[in-house]
Amino acid sequence: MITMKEVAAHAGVSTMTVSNVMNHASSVAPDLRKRVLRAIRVLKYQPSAIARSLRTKRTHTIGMIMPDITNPFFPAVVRGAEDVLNQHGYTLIVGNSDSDTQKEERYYRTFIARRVDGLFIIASATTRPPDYLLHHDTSTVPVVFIDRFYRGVRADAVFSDNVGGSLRAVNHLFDCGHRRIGIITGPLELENAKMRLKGYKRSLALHHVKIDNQLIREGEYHVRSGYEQTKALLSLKPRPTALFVSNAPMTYGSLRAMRESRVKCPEELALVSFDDMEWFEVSHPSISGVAQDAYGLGTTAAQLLLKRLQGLLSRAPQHKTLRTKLVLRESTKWRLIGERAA
Amino acid sequence: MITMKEVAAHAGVSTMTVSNVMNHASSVAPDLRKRVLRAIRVLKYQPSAIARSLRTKRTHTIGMIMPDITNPFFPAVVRGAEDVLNQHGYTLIVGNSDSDTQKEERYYRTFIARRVDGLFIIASATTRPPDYLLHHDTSTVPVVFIDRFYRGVRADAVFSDNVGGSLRAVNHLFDCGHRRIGIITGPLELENAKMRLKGYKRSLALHHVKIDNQLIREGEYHVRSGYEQTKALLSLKPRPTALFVSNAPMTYGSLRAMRESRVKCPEELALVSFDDMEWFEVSHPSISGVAQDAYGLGTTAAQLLLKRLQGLLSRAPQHKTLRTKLVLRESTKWRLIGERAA
DNA sequence: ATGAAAGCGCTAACAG
DNA sequence: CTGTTAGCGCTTTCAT
Repeated sequence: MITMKEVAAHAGVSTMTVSNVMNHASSVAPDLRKRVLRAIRVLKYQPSAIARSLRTKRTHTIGMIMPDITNPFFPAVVRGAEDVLNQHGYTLIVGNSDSDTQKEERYYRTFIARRVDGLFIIASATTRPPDYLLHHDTSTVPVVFIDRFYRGVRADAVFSDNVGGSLRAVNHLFDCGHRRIGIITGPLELENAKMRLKGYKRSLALHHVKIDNQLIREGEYHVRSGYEQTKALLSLKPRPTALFVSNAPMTYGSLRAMRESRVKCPEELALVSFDDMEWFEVSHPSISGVAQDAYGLGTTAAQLLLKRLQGLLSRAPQHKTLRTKLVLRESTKWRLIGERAA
Repeated sequence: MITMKEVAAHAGVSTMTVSNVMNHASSVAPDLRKRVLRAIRVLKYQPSAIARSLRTKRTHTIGMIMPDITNPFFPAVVRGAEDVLNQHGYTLIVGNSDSDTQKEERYYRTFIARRVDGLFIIASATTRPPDYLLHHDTSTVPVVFIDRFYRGVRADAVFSDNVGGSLRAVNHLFDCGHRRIGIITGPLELENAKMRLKGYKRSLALHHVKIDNQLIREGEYHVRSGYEQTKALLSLKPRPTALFVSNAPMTYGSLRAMRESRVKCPEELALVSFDDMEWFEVSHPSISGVAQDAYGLGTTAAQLLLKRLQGLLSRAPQHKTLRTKLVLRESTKWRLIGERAA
């Protein structure tokens, strides 16, 4: 690879002049500038961000650790963050942890080794902060959590309104006349899973319905557990008449279970999901869902981080919460008026 | 941040000894090793990959440029590549180009500046290689194309069997008794879009059906064009009785158009899609699709690149093609036997 | 406006 | 087995 020194030699100037031309820093005489630019073109010079970073101690790179790149929710977050960062000359690099704390830590170390200027860590993982995070010094490398929270770890964070979204979803099931409502939660060690359960419980309280622990099934945010927990709920007697599922992949599993058991939705079991995916619209029946603003989570997190990097924020951690939107479709349609009155 | 020098001072050794401990390179006396490890722990030393790379000229980082991170097909490719690369001590960094040649080039430059050891470039973009690729020196930074091809650019590449997959999909429509079959293609400047059209045409030829250009509609691989081109096909008289759609997002658009026009699938218009998504299974009707081995594309590409990096490959570019699988569902079910005979 | 010297944090090459 | 020296490709600092 061509180095700056070679460019300088070719143009008959010092490396500093080349550097100045490239960085539009101090002004350079027009003729020299022209010679330098020609040399760059002729030699196909590609500056080394590595050498530059070693010297400047900034990489203009931000790392993001996400739990599951194949869950379409996360790529949308990436897009949001990327769009904002790119506009400000930053590059986003993404690592996929598979919700595995080991892998997560590996990416953390890789990113720190590569001296990222900042870090996003999305959701998943456990309630207790992993060791590596406890030892992390936020003032050296700022972190923004996305839909993730640890009590005791001081860091900026962006959330979806998990409690509010779930509350409204379950309220809607009550509005449809249901009283026996099941929930498939996420892993309850996760903060967002807890919050979604909290919304469910709050709605029950609001409607003076006692909590029935049989109706609360803990899943793992994966297709299979949606399938299994739905089967379990269907084997109860009396069965629930409605179901709140805490994320989209589990909803997919739930639908398969219902189909396999020949349970009609929404007639025999109404369903509303946290998350809202494109395929909810073409599913049979189409699925009601709590839409999160995934892209917005990304942009908001990025803006927060950029401000933090520019030192525009006070030392206190910033928390932001984004609204969700309940999208109604066939899976929560009608319930016999007669029963509703009952 | 702590440097190696500080660790060395703390442990009372030279930086070389620290370096040797970290890299398990030349052996170090047990007591020194212990002291060094303690210093590393106490000081929370995090080695700088930046400085290391500057010296060694290797970053153990591979870049990937993909056209659309929100199309679930691509994340699966990422996973495949990532899994193989991680096992070999490499990190994958991903850039999302939005199928925009400008953005693509920006990522290319960023990756080269960061001195990635190799590069994956996935699909999309145009038939003519962009300038930056023509000037690229593959022997400095090897490139593996994924489902992308430029005549005249010598580089390793991995493909799905686009022609074969499409051929079998359309053959199946013939088997169901259809003879008037429409296709929504991708942008025909793209190689894979061309190949899918080629499979369609080959199937028609095989069944002695003349090509009707009205039935060939060029889309853009996005939801909207699937919607619009389906509407256009539905306005033809006589209408086609079956439709081959060249990717999943367009299939989504197509379904919406059919639903809106109250056209029953498969009774009035059968449908088979290139690609196979999870939601095809829960859609109403469920959708037949040509499943690509996205994960396999990723792993295969990664293995190819690793071999190339290790110098295990001859100079000639390697090309690999992966099989596709036709998955049959409701959207291509039955056609009146009477008509079939006709 | 331009350049010379020094150094970012690490490791290759060589000495001891 | 351990340490010294030099230098990777840039930019900061300070002369000129």
